[in-house]
Amino acid sequence: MEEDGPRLTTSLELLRWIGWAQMMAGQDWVRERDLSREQSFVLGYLVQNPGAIQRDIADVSRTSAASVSSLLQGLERRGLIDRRTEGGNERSKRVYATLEGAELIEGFDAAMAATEDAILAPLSAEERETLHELLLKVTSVLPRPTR
Amino acid sequence: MEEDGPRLTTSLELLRWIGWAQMMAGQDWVRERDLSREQSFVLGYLVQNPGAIQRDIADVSRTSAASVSSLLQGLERRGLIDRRTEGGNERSKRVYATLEGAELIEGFDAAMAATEDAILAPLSAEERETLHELLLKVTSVLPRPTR
DNA sequence: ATCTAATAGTTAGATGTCTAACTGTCAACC
DNA sequence: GGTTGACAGTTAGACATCTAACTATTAGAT
Repeated sequence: MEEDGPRLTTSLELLRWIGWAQMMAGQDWVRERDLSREQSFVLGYLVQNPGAIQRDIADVSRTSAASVSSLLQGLERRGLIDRRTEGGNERSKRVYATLEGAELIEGFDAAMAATEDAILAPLSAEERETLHELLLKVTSVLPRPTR
Repeated sequence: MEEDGPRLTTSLELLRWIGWAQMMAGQDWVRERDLSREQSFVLGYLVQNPGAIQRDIADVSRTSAASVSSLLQGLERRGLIDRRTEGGNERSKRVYATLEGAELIEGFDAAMAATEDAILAPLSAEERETLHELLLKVTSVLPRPTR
């Protein structure tokens, strides 16, 4: 049931394939809400980390403070976030998702879970278990995602 | 070695995690070449599919003909692609990556393969084989990526 | 206390991407 | 062969993002 020659499709490609399917599904989801990928990432991060300062947001989104500033202006204009200085520190701004912002992004994780459940549909329970263990091994040495 | 309760980290999340790591690695790579994600996708597609018309490019990139038009203008200005009408059809334009464009995107697949090899490092040969079979099952029912 | 360097954030201008409205070309049908 | 509708692509204008240069605040050194 196996071959010795080079594979026609490597695991690497299959992983990218799955990632691609997830990415495309996510893209549809955020576009329906008039959010860019970056905006939805930041909004989700703010729900998980209320009161984060812009510097941190820039770090976890792997971008610059200037880009975060512009991005937050867009979200603030739509009333999806609040910014205020707190605790006597005048140069840091604490950023919060508003109720409206939190509700807008709310279904994101659920939508992704549904997508991924559909993706795993061809596997039996035992196979899913095996896959899970292998993935755990792989991710154990991977830098953690920031949300 | 197993639990019955809900998982702390689902396979779904692990898959997304791996996809995230790949995406971030790709992001670094394209940014070093002053390409956007969309541009690098299209440029890579053109290397694989020389002479594609803009309508097809729009379809596979899941965007509009207008966006493709703008995007190609940017690539053309940098001399990374050529556009010309061929075969007596005046309304379709055949698009080709130039030598320079092909060279710019050339290392992309290799860079991704290197990243993903690093990702799979924690697995033994047998484990990789098992993972590969499971991933094949999963992807067998997934819409194929367009490059 | 004052100077300096690091830090947090903003603004200006360039480029990229998107939507809506447009031009030009082809094909089908009478 | 002329009209109509579908099709391929572009343009204009709005918004998002990025880089570089900037302002303002804080912390540390002396």
